[in-house]
Amino acid sequence: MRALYLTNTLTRNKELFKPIHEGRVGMYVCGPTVYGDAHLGHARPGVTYDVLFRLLKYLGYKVRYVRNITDVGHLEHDADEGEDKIAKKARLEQLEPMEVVQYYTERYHEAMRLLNVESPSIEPRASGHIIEQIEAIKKILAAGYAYESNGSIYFDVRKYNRDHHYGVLSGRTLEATLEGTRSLDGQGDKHAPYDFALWKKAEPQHIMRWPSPWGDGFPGWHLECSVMGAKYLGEEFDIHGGGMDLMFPHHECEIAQNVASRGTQGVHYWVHNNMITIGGQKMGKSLGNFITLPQLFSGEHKLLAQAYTPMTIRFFILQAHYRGTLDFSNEALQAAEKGYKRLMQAWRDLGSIPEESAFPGTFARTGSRSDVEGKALSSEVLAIIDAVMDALCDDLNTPIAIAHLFDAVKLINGGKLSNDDKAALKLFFDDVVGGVLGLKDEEAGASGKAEKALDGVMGLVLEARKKAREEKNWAESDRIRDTLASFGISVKDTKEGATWTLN
RNA sequence: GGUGCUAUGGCCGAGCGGUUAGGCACAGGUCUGCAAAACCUGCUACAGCGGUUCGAUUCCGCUUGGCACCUCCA
Repeated sequence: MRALYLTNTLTRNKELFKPIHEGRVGMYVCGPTVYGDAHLGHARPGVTYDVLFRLLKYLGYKVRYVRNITDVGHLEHDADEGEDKIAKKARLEQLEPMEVVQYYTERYHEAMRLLNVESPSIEPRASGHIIEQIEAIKKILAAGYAYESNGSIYFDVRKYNRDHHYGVLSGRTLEATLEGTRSLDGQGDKHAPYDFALWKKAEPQHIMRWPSPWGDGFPGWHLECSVMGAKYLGEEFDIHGGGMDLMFPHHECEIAQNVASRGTQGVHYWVHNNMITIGGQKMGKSLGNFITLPQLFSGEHKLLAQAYTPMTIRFFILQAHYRGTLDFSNEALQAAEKGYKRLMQAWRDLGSIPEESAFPGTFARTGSRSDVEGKALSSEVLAIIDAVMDALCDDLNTPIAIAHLFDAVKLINGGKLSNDDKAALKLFFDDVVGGVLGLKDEEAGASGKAEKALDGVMGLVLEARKKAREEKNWAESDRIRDTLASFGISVKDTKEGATWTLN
């Protein structure tokens, strides 16, 4: 099995990945809070951890990937009455909270589906794990790291920090945290400003509420991930991913809760993706500078020069390393669109290789080349395959992997590859471009009824044009081409004959 | 104020102590009835100032700028 390296936020180092159980990986990623449409920023973790999920599977691991849906809502800073985001939105739109949740969950799923993000193995909801969360609170109380105050339960950070280090992940000290904590907070029932809620008492007007030993209320927003991660992956598991903005306090609190309730930090590798920026600034709800995914796909936003396809977005994200910020601009998206199309065209051109050249299995996943023995592959092709795999296994370096894939594109377009080389690249593209990077050819041929019909019609049209060209009737030939172009079909004349694509 | 990250050619974006990243754009050429595509060629940058070194864009320090988190946020 190829060695995989991941940057572990816990140590700030690139580490060799070693799963707890040989051959198996447990991975948890913080999913969306479903009170609004997913925006471009949400696509980043969606795609990043999808690639990690796919890569792990490709390398031969059995992976259980858990990505939660936050449907209980987070405490809202400016809502003194403790109303949470989902409830507030519900009130606003005169809907039941779960109606809002249902609506946006489906919208989220649809956006992920379009981005070709695979479904996680388990997608648990916070609202379905209230009982488990209450049990966890009981344990933390029993361990003495929490206190009850006016019907709410808070985590006692100071006490915890005496026995453990609150700040292992974010690299903070309690003093630093204290200095930074805004004093204008309505501290309310908390003993200290840095304490965080495990259970929050529901005021009468609060419509999302559950019974508990401490009265009606709802769980604090850090608890769900601690609880659901442990429930489905065990008290210790391999990988926990999420956005960098969640590192503190969310993930820090998770660790504290894990240690307080079960004596272990629980997570071996913390992986954090960076933000997508717009004009150098983080794209986010609070700044109101975000573009939702449906808007990107339709082009309906004042900042968008055009619509961008889901695969353009995916390619755009993959062209940057996940730990760096990625800046949005129409120019960058347009460049990504062109690059993506060129890569797809080369992949498509590989499609017509002879069947007998097919290779067995997924040969690139192993460190050795045993699977390709007996085939005379050129050193260039072998070098590319190795370089792409090395890049992917080096902390998911997708931009480098793509750079090497473009080397392959050059070879493919050069037209000098042997059949074995082509067959190897075809399999490799299927496995890695399609399987791991999760790119799919949006123009790829006839699948539906309408497409099949169009394919047939285009065959007739191009035949007529071919005849005109043979008669050197350029006027007719160009008329056909221009007419097709006017409704979005481009025709290209190649040595093998004319091809067409939908724009 | 605290903590951390970052500064790359027209744009996006990798990387490394000494060698062409890649994509897009641009210019010239080949091919083609034309166009498109493809191919070839050109465009060679690493904020500023010091230091370490035979040699730094890459390491260290300072300066300046940018960003993130510290409050819900992917």
